[in-house]
Amino acid sequence: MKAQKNIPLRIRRTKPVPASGAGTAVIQQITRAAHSQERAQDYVETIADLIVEHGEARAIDLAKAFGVTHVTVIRTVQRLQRDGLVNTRPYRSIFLTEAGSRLAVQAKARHRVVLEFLMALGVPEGVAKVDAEGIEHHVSPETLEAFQRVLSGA
Amino acid sequence: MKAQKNIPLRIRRTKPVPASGAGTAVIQQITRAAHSQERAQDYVETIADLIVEHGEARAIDLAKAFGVTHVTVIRTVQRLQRDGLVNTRPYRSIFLTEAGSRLAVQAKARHRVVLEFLMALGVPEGVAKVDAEGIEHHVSPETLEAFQRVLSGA
DNA sequence: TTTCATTTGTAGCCTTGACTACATAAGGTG
DNA sequence: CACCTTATGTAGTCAAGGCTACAAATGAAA
Ligand SMILES: [Mn+2]
Ligand SMILES: [Mn+2]
Ligand SMILES: [Mn+2]
Ligand SMILES: [Mn+2]
Repeated sequence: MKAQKNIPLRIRRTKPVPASGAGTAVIQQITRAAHSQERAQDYVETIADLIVEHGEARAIDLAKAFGVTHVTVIRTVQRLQRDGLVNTRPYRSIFLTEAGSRLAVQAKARHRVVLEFLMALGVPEGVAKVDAEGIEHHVSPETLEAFQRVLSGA
Repeated sequence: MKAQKNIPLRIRRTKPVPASGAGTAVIQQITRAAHSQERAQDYVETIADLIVEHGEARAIDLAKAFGVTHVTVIRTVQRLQRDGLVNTRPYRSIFLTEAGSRLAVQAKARHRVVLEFLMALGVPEGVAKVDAEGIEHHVSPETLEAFQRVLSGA
């Protein structure tokens, strides 16, 4: 309250915002786009894991893996199906499409590199797992390559 | 289609899912929690920058910085105010609260370390800026320290 | 002082991704 | 086969975070 006592009204600037601001919007937009694909990547990756481990991926297993209700899983899977990443029919288990498989392979490989990179830096495994789960989706090919360089000791 | 011709029905497992799945839910939940704070961090950081650069932070500047409409900014700022991070009154500019200032300082410092770390690894600046914008929110104190170790050449 | 471009605000809509409560299908067990 | 637990599906709600369209306030310039 008291901090706003004598605050002047906004000052109109005719001139455009200085150069510093140029391009920041694009960065933010790219980041938002990356965000919108996180769930898809995590889901196809987990579905692939479940198929390897149990021979099939069921909604309830995904719910347990993500810590959400089965309803959330079912609705998310419907979106993935709409987007051509999985196939599923009522009361059947969930299968990856070709596109879904490719995405899963890529996501899994990248995730592994990020995790191993963090652990190579000395980050404790538990913490590294948490950080990698979020970081993975924002690692560009260039950054991934840099991480791999470090891992291969080059 | 043809891939699902002879697909067996789901197999019921009485036994709980193997150990591999234990704990993954918690990791995902922590990551979701981190996500829910990204906007707040980016906003207070940008608001602090605008105040330094222009003496004030206006909704329209935030809209330009983030590449969204002013309506989105106004509604987001309302949430930030509800959460005690900013103060603003109708037609006035936006101010950080004490809590907002502290968060801005922390977020900015972490963001800077992440960006410099990526560039130290040889990632081109433009790419590093994009990656850092997303990665910063998923960097734990332990990982941040590891990044700083690398930067200080230790 | 009046005007008018700029800025801010409001109303209403949408998608994503979360939830609870309840309904129905599947399929193992007795 | 019938039963009953488990899994899946449906209905309805909510908040965050986007948007467009329109309305009102601000303040610089005429
Ligand atoms: Mn992953
Ligand atoms: Mn992830
Ligand atoms: Mn930031
Ligand atoms: Mn950011």
